[in-house]
Amino acid sequence: MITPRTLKGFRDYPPASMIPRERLIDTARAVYRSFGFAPIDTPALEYREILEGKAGEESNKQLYRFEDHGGREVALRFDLTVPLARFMAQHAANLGTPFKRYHIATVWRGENTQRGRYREFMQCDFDTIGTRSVAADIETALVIHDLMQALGLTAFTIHLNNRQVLNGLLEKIGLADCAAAVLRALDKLPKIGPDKVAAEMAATAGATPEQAQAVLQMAGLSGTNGEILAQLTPLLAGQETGQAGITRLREILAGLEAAGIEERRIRLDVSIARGLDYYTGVIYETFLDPLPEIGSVCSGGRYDNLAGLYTRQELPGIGASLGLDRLLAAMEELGLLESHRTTASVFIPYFDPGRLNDYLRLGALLRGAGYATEIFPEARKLGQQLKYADQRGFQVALIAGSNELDSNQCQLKELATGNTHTFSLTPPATELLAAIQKIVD
RNA sequence: GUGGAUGUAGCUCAGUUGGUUAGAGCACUGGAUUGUGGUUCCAGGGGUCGGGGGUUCGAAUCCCCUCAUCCACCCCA
Repeated sequence: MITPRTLKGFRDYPPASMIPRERLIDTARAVYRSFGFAPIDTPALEYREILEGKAGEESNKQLYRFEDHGGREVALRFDLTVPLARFMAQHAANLGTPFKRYHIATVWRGENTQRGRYREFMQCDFDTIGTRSVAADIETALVIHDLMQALGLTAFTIHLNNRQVLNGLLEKIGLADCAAAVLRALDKLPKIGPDKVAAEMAATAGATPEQAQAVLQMAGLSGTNGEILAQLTPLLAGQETGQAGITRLREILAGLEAAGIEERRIRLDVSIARGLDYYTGVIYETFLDPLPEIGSVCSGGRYDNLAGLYTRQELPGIGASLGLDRLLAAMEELGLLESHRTTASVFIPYFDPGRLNDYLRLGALLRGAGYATEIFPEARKLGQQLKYADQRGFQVALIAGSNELDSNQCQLKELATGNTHTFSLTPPATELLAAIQKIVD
């Protein structure tokens, strides 16, 4: 016998985990579409050179690579952004810009596992390609906001920052050359504290204590969004990039306010940097107020040149990605996941062996009226079947044996309470459907 | 990839300095109740002690290797 097992970092999803997972994906899809984003998909497997071009050393180590049967060097995609870049380089001419797409798909990374970190996981990206407009920056935050609300999350904060502001400061104090190392250190601020961040900046970027102090001072700005903007202006006096960044942030905050977003949902946070090198403008990270320690559940930002490796055409854009698995873990911890093990709400026990066709007719009637209905597959004792229905979280059972069917009736039982009433099955069975509607809502 | 911890029934865990046939609770299946679930009672199924090798008269227990999970680093979703 072969031992049944799954690879490290790869998982099975039984119904209890797949049902909430699909619900989350459905919600994301609906929100993306409500802003006019259109779906795309790309192959899981790409030519290795396509994926290796952008990624940088760390990502390349995590790439699943192999040679296919035709001797081609291939690799599994490790995110959805690089495939998007390749996709745009190939199709931008036909698609036209601006182009708004969403992409919900599985990606693979051969890195070490940890809670909420797997080797196969799903990303839910949305991006707006081909525009530098502040409108796209604002809309990205609106999508994140609506997504959180649609998921039933009531306490979240979208942190935003602008790489231009960070870069402006680094240029001003002479650290522009090692921006990536400085920002990587800065990203750890909430985790390891200012002293260690300064130490790391000195070690990896060669920052002097004065330089490190200047970065930390700016990152530590606090107050309302308006107050932080006001403090930023003198710090970047005479620094063109930085001033442009401040102006952009001001426009975004004004736009979000105009769109009706509550101020407490948006926090200007000069300390967030995001590790990824390709961000050049506004950056977003979304935290759940009761669970800040799990990190950002939806992050993204603006980039100047998405597909520079694959085409001469300059494609600026902005996008963000929902951390599906992280968010699921958080929602479970917050008790926001209903643990349904069924996708139907009406259960029809099959307990009179000679009446299968009646049950099939009944099922068709209910499905036709819009109620997902399951008929038990074999004629067993009624008690057993009700137990099955109860355990799986059905809301109502529609019970009918010869006694009822002979007089064209059925019993409707609300499983949570045990309340049972008898209804006529004579079409259009309005009273029965109304009673179901009342329970299922 | 580096460092540390853990691995006994589907789940949570007991298991004495190595010593008969490895236990409990919950879950599961059946019955009490052959047309009405969640409670109760009774009975039952289910374990190569993660896997492989070694030490020993004897290993769940000690040693080595391996696989997996968790934590930290790294990086990130």
